[in-house]
Amino acid sequence: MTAKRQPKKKTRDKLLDVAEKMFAEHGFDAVSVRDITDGASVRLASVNYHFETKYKLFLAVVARRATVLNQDRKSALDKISFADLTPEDGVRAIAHAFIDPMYQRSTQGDEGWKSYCRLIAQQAALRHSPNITAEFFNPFALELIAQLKKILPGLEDRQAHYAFQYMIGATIYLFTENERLDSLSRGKYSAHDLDTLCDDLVKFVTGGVMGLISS
Amino acid sequence: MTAKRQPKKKTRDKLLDVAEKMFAEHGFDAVSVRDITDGASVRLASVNYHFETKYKLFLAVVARRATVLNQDRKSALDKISFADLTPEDGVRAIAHAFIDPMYQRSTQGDEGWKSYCRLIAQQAALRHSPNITAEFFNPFALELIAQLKKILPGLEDRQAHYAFQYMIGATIYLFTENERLDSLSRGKYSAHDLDTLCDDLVKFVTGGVMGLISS
DNA sequence: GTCTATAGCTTGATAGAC
DNA sequence: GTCTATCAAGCTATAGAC
Repeated sequence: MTAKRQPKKKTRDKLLDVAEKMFAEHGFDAVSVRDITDGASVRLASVNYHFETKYKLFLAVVARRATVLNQDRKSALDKISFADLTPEDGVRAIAHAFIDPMYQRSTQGDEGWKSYCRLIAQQAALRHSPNITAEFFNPFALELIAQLKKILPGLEDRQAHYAFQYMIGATIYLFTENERLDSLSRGKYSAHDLDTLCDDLVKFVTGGVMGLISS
Repeated sequence: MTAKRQPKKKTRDKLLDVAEKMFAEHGFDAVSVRDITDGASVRLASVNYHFETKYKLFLAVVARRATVLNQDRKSALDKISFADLTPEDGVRAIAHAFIDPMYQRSTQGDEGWKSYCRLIAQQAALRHSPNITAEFFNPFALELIAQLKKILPGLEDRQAHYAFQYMIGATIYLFTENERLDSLSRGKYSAHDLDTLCDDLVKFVTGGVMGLISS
């Protein structure tokens, strides 16, 4: 066996790539299996052969990059030496650990990463059904909440959980990159300027968490 | 003419009510016209008779309560006497003007309002297509941004626009009332506790906006 | 693992009687 | 304004040859 075989990766991965992009752009229900197979220039039956059902293809798309993103976040969180930081700077470091991996992958990873970030952002805002984000991302979330409580003893358990919800909301809304900011500012600013948006988002989240304990 | 005629409101309004609920719960694409007409106990053809197309029914649902919500927010914003407030309390008042109307209607209005809030929350997080929230809600948004800049001269125009995005994101995520908080806390806290969630959200948003200027 | 062909069902929308 | 009946198109999924 000389490393991996090349040929057997083609169709399956093309399906994952195209599905990722289309689901992110239009949502699960608005995309048909035909849309995906046509976009990938493969036959209709290949989806059922490789993934059994359309929904399991969707799950495979979500799972594919979830591990990587979680590792990014986990290692960013583990790198923080809280002993050297003020509480506020600790919160800032936590905000970075949550936001930066998504930002880095979205802007500097391959094009699929941008779609993926859009996809999980949209998924997180859904009420149910294919809302599988929890299983993939809860473990890291719990660590983050625990660290928040540790460096901010004045923060109640309930507020630490709430803080994380506000953080999710503010963050994922950015990564949908919808056109609201563009239309509001008549093109002066753009939802695609993730660099400055994420910079200020860290400030916003940090100030927000600190604002929870001051009163 | 003795006031309004009663009988002619029935089918059309039943359709609006059921569509509102179903669209909010499952999204536009996951709900069929048949689902709606069955739920409303009316005939399939009535949707096309009253609204022409499924999509125009959706638009009618969104439009129905948009005016009321906007008036709530506008009058809340106009009531603030900024001269008497510190900058931070001014920001807090603005956050209240944005959040409270949705909160009040969602928790104290008729049941349709809860669905409506869920619906526009989900819509706001979509990338495009039926993302018509902008036309309905941009006018108020621009007023809010203008007031932010007025009471915080240190806040750049760009940051005022960004602040509003963070505010939207954090807020609408709450109003989807998805089960993430429930699963994270193993049922200890719930996404349906909008009262405490919105209380702390105002603190978070206020602190977040102040955090943008301090650095 | 790929491809054709198709089954079986659901979709949005309409025509036309009442 | 309501109702029945139906159309044409789209859908997911599968059977079976290669």
